[in-house]
Amino acid sequence: MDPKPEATAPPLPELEMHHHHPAVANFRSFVTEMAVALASKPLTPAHKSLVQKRLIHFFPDAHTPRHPVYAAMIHRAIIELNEQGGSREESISTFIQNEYHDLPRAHSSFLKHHLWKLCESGEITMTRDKSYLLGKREELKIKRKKLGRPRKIKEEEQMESIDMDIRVTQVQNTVVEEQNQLTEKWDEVFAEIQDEVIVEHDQVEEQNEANRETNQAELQNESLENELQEQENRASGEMNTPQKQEAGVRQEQNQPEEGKNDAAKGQALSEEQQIEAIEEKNQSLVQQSVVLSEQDQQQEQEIIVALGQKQQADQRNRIMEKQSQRVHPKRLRSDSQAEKDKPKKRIKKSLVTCIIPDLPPDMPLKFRERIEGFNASEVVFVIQKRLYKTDVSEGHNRLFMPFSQIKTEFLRPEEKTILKNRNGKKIPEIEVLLIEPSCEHDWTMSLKILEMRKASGQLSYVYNLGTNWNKVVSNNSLCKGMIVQLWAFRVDSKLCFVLGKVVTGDEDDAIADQSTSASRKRRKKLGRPHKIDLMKEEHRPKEEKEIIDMEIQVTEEQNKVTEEQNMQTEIGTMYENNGRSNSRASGRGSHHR
DNA sequence: GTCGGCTAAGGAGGATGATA
DNA sequence: TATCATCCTCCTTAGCCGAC
Repeated sequence: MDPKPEATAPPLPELEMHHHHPAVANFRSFVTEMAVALASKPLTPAHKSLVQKRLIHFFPDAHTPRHPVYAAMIHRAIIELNEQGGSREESISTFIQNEYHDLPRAHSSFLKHHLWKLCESGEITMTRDKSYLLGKREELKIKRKKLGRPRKIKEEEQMESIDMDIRVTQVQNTVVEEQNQLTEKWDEVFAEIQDEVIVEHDQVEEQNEANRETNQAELQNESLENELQEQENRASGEMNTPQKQEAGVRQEQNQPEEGKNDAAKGQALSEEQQIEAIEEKNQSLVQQSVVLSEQDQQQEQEIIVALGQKQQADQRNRIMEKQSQRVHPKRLRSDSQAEKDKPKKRIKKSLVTCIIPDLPPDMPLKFRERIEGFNASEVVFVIQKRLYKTDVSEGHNRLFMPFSQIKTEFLRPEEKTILKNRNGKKIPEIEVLLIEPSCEHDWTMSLKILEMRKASGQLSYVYNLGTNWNKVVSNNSLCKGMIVQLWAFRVDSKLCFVLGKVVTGDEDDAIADQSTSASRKRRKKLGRPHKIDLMKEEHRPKEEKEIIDMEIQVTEEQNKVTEEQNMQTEIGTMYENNGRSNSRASGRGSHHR
C-alpha cells in the first residue's frame, strides 16, 4: 500500500455567514470545552496548512479590513461633505463607500451603530431632520471664537490640558492592554480548536479511506468467486443438488458479510455528518476571525491615538524642562562666572573685612532722640558718601556703598555669610530698617552685597541698599552731589540705619541727569511730565523748602564742628608720628573714639 | 575703584473687541 | 452699557559690564 498522502478535506457546501447561525452557539460551547481539555495540545504544520487551505477555500475574501475605524470615517465624511445643517446618513454612507473600499458586508448596520454611538458620546449631534453635525458644544465654541478675540492659552492651562490627556491616555492604554490580553487568549483557544478540528477530520478521513479499501477488496473477491463458480457450472454441464446446496450455504454465508458492508456504509455516513459539523465549526471560526480582525483594527487606531497622547506628554516634559532651564542669559553667565570665581571671592575676603579706621562724626541730636525711642544698641558710623547720578536715579533705586569707603563694620559674621553665599541666580539680601533724614519715615529696605568684576578679572564689592530707596530720595529731595552720612544700630538684633544729609548738591543737575532713561525721552515726546519733573523747585511747597534750608544750615554747622575735630586729630597724629608727644596724641584719639 | 549706561524680565494700566 | 478677556505699551527693577 502507498504511503498516505497529506490529508485533504472533501468539498463541503459553502455556509452563509451569519452572526446568529446555530453553529456559533455550538462553537462557543465547543470552544469552552476544548480550551479546558486541550490546553497543551500542539498543532502540527500539516494541520496548520490544512486549516489555512480550508479557510481560503470557504472564505476566499476573508482578511483584515484596510479602512479606518468607523468613527474616523464618519468624522471625515461630515467635515468634507461640509453640508449646511449637517450631513444625512445616506450621504455619509455614500461618501464612505466612495472613499473606502473593502467595507464589511454589514456596512449599513455598522454605520448606523457607530452614528448612534458617536451621538451618545457627544462627538456628533443629530439634528431634527436627522442630519449629523460635529459636536454641539464644539460648534458653539467655534462660533464664540469667531466673534471674540482668541484667548491666549497660558502655560499652566496647557500643562493642565496635557496632564488630562496623559490621564486619558493611561486609561486608554489600560483598556488596549486588556483587549490585547483577551485577544491573545482568544487566539490561543482558536489555535487549540483548530488542532482538534484537524485531528478529528484526519481520523474521519482515515476511517473512510480504510472502509473504502475494504469494501472494494471484498467486492472484487465476490465477483471473482462468482465467475469461478459459473465456469465450473458450465464445465460440469449439470448442477447436482449437493452443489446447489453448497452454493446456497455459501450464499447464506455471504449474506452476513453484505450486512457487514451495510454497517460500514452506515458508519461512513455518520462520519460525513461529523465532517459537516466540523465544517460548521470551521465556518464559525472564520466568523470569529473576522470579528477579531475588526477588534485588531480598532486597537491599532487606539494605539495611534495613544501615540499621539504620548507625543503630547513628551511636549509637556519639554515645556517643563524649558521652564527649569529658563534663565536670563546674563544671569546664566553671571552664575557660571560666580561659580568660576568662587576661590577669588574667598581671596578678596580679607580685603573686604579691612575697615579703614577714621574718626566718626557725632550723630546729630535729632537722630539720637529718634533712635532712643527704639531702645537702640551697637550704634556705629558706617559711611559718609557723595551721592552720584545712579544713587539718585529713579531707574536704579539703590544706594551704592563701596566696601573701601565703609568706616566701621556693621554686619555680624553670620549676616555677612548669608549675604556672600550666593546660591542660584538670586542675590541674597537681608531686610533692614532705614530712618530717613527728615526723621518722619522709616523704610523697610533690602541690603545686598554686589560683586563688581573689573576687566582685569579683579573683584570689588559694594553694599547695595535697595527697595524703597527711591522713596527716600524723593521724600528727602536727595540729589546728585549731596553728601550723606549713614549710621547703623541694632534694635533687638535687627539691623537699622539712620541717614543724614551733610552737604547739598546741584539739584538742577540732578534733575537733569535723571532724564537719562529712554522712558523719560518717550514721555517727553508724548508731552507727559515725568515724576521727577514734579520734584523741581517750582513744584515744591514753601514749607518743604524752609525745612530743607534749615536742615542744610544744621548740617553745615555740624560739618564745621566735624572738620575742626578732624583737624585737631590730624595735629595729634602728626605729634604721634614725630614721637614728640605720644601719650598726648593717643589720649586725644581715644577721647574722640 | 567707582560711576554710569544698557538690557531683560515682569508688572501696571490703557486700548480694543465681544458678550450679556 | 457694563463687564470680561486679551493684547500692547510703557515703566520699574535688578543686575551686569564697560569706561574713566
